[in-house]
This record gives sequence, C-alpha cells and structure tokens, in this order.
Amino acid sequence: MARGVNKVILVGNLGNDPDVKYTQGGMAICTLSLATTSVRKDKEGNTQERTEWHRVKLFGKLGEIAGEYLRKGRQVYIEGSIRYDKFTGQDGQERYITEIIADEMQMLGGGEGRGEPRAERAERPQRSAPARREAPTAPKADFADEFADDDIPF
Amino acid sequence: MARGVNKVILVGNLGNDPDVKYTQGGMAICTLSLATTSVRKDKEGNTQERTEWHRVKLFGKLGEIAGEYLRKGRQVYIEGSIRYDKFTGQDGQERYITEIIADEMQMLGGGEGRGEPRAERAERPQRSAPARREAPTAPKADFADEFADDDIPF
Amino acid sequence: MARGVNKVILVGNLGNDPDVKYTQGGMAICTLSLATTSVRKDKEGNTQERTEWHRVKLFGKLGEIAGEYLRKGRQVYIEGSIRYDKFTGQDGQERYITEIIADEMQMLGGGEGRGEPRAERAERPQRSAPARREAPTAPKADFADEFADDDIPF
Amino acid sequence: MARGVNKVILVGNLGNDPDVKYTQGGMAICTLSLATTSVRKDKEGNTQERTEWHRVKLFGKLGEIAGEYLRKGRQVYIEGSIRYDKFTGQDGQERYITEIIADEMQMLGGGEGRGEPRAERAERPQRSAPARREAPTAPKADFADEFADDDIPF
DNA sequence: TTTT
DNA sequence: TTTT
Repeated sequence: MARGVNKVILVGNLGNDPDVKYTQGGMAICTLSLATTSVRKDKEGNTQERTEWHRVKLFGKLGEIAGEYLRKGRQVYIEGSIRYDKFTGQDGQERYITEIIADEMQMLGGGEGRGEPRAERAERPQRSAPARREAPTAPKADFADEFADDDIPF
Repeated sequence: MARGVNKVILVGNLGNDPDVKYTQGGMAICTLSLATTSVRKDKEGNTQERTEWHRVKLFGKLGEIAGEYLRKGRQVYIEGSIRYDKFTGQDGQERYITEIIADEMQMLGGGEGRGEPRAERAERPQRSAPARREAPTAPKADFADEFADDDIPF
Repeated sequence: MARGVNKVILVGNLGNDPDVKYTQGGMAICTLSLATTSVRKDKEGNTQERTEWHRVKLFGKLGEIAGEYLRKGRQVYIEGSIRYDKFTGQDGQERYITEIIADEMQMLGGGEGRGEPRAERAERPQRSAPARREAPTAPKADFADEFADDDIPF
Repeated sequence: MARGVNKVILVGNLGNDPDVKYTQGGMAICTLSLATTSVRKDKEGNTQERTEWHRVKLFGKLGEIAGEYLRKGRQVYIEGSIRYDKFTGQDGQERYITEIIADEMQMLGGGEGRGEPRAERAERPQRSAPARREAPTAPKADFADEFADDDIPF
C-alpha cells in the first residue's frame, strides 16, 4: 500500500485547546499544537533547551475524540506521518507548511481532565455540519471486523 | 482503542521462506523468521555481533502477500506489536513464545524476486480453505474509504 | 553500526516497583514489569481486552534513574530493542526469556511520585557496589560533546 | 534528558546524491532529499499516489558515511527527530524550513553501490576542513564504552 | 503556546 | 536460519 515508510511518534504537551472544524461532508478536522522539548549541555556545560511546536491534524472520529477530551497543557501520544504542503498566500507568495497527520492518539497521565467532554465542543458538529451524511471513521478505528475470524484468538 | 502503546519496528532478512497456513475460516496466517543483527565493540576492541531471530506473524491479506512475494534472504520492514503467549506442550510443560504481530509490511531492496509470486503458494488457499466465506482483510488495508470524504485533499 | 533495525516503543504502566541490582562492576540493572493493554470488539460486539506484560531492562545511569523515580502504577515511555535469551534452568530444562533492552526512558503524566527519589533505593548502590570503579553511563547519555562544535546551532 | 518524544522513522529513496559540507570545526553536515510515497484509492476506486520529500540532515561521522556510500536512488532507513527552523531570506521575508535530524542510518537493499566510496567525496574533508581539531562523532557512535562493563553479556 |  |  505504499513505497516507503513515513512515521512520526510524538509525546508532548498541548500549547492550546484543540481547534476543531468540520468539512462539508461532516468530517471533523482537529488541529493540535504540540510541544516537545529536548535538553542538552553546550560546550560551557550550560543546560540548553529547545522546543519544537508540531502542528498535528486528526481526522474523523479520532479528531472528534481529540476535540472533546484534550485540553491545553494535556500530555498526549501521537503516531502519524509527516506531510509537507505548499500553498499560495493572499499576497501571492508561496508558503510551506509541515503537518503531522495523526492516525493514533493516546491521552497520557490519566486522571485530571479526562472523562468530562467539553459541552460546547460536543455541540459544534450539529451547528457547523448540518449535512453529515455518514459517520466518518478514523484510521484503524474498525479494528473489530478486520479480525472477526472464528479461529484467531485474541 | 487502547491503554498504552506496544509498537515494534523491524528491518531484517528472512532466514527461511515464509510459512503460510489457513484457518478454518480461510484466513491466511503467515509466519516469518526474521534476523536483525547488531554490532558492537567489546573492551578489547574486538567487533562482536549478536543476531536476534524474530518470529513474525501476518494475518489475512497481509499474510497472503507476504507468503507470495517474500523469500528466504529477502530484506523486509515490519511494523507491529509484541505478543507473549503461554501454552502447555505435549509433555505437560508450560512453554512461552514471543511473537511479533505485524500490521504493516514493506519489501525492501526492490528488484530481484519481486513481482513473481510463487505458483505453488498462490494455489494453496483453494486447497486448504474450501469454505472461505469472506475475503479477510489485513489491518489498515481499507485505507480508501476511511478518507473518502469530499473535501479532504490527499 | 548494525545490519537491521530492532526497535520497540512502549507506553504502559508499571505492575510493580522497579527492581534494581548491581553488577560486580557497579553498574545498575533495573528491571521493570510494564503493562500495555489493547482493546477490540469481537464478533458479538463485546469489548475484549488483552494485556501484555513486558520485561524491560535498563542499564547504567538510566537504570539508576528508573530505580529512583519510578514506582508501581506509574506511566512510562520506553524505547529500546527486543532480546531473546535462552538459558538452562536448575532442572536442566531449557528456558526462553524475552526482554526489552531500554535505551530511552520518559516518565509520563507528571505530578505524583516524581521529584522525590526513594531513600532506601538511593542508598543501595553504596552497599551493594563497593568497588564501583567508574561511573557507568547509559546509552545516549553523552549527548553533550557529540555536538560540541562551534558552528552548529541547537 | 528531554521532556517529550520527537521521533521520526523513514524508509525511502534518495532523489539526489548526498550533499556534504563541513563546518569550520571540521564536522560533516550531510543533507539528503528522501522520498516516501504512499498510495490510496479515492472514491472512484482510482489509485492515487502522493510523495513527500524529506530534507534529512546527518552530522559528524554519520554524515561522512552517508556522503561516501549513499547515492541517488538508493533506499535508506533513517531514524531521527523533526526540527522546524525559521530564518530571514535575503529579501527580508521570513521563511520556514522543516528538517529531519538523523541519529541513525541504515543502507537498505544491499548490493549495488555499496562498498565503493566515492573518490571525490572522500577528499573533500581535507580541502574544506583544514583545521579539524578533533574527530567529531555522530550520535550513538560510541556504543562501545557505554557497555564496557565486565559482567554484562552481549 | 505546553510541560518539568 | 538471514544478511553484509
């Protein structure tokens, strides 16, 4: 299904609440800003930090879950792939954007902030996606029937 | 869909031709023996090698493809998860086995030996799986409809 | 440096407090029991869980940090490789063991239990490793001088 | 050593010969252009391809090896991290660049082109890096002494 | 913009 | 049992 491997694994903290939008077809697109920080010592022995801010996109059901349960500051595990996009800005200038397209997400650190979906978030789909024709599914979501075979034990 | 991450990434060479069997339900189960070798220097500065032999299992369509196109010696990329199994041998002794359950496979090194499925392999399903009720699909195979949404560009 | 890739990435919770031992040479060997759980639905639509218990080993400084800061229940990220070992038990039977040799570790979920090393753990090195000739270092620990070059910005 | 995980795994083919430059300090900086292609089917059932071109950087000894042994078309495994950089172009415009900083590299597919370092590449260091004060080492290069402990078997 |  |  592919020629090559393009895999990204991130564990970081959200710099902001997730941003969820819906396509005409009713599919959720959730965008996260995720920080990963690395530390090293320079020649003088001083500790130096550097933070990368990743722009992560989650589609479909995965995006809905992210939009409901994640919040600013939360620690999260993301698995996906890198995608480089090029578009022309309103000033006619070419711009480049790099995004991580998630196909797996895990909320980390349990406890606080989990289990209570945000009310205002939960409503949005109805408002902005009136024409939702079919439940969009996220990658790997239908794990069930892939293995619905009699004789394969878990 | 999970609490935790259990991910394995391997690049290695096959020690043998793949072994393909079929379940009562007609699903392929392909087993590979995959070698990964690491090199280090010991205290005396001598180069030392160590090879791990991984037992890799591929199910469904992925297993069929592996059985047809892979051969002894071939280099392959595998992504999957670790699974520890315990069973009782014929002598009543408990035995343990560790397997890598693949959900992604990539043939590496192109060229030689690719594109020519083995005839004897290709026939086996019919013989050993007469009751094949439905085409079993491998994980991630149905990438297509997951994203079949009007407005999301590739 | 190797012929092949043997990489494992785990996010899970500790089933027990870490077990730390020291070699004759004074190097820490920390063993963790780490659970990763996956969930799927069977044909009847019932949710089924399966937990894998990984035996993780951390050496040197990484093992010391793990032994001091980790505790039962804590969530942790581990990166390493799989190693299959075979040994002969006291009954003369051959036994097999699979271990994850860690070369990266990240404590997840912040908060509770971090920042307060366990007193009894912290002392052990002195007692059991009197002959510690040199500070053993964990893989990747010496990140500093690898990049101590004038002109490479962080 | 870090707060977060920022890991990239790529398997792809080189679009060009590697580009190697040297810092004032004599450290090699090798830049690769690496293609990973993914395939999917659209709603009409047509096969669609999309290729990402990754800009990969390898430093020190790893960069030297890459510069000598890799060539256009060669398949390669890269492990590293994502780095987003921002700089001001000659026109005063801000520009963004995303790079993969490699800390592991494996040539794949054996055979052709391996084992015969390119002559013109091999010379460059002397010419452009006259002041090479010390042999720069790549990440993970000094695997040897990290484990140089009496009692730890391979 | 996050986190420790 | 593979590979370089």
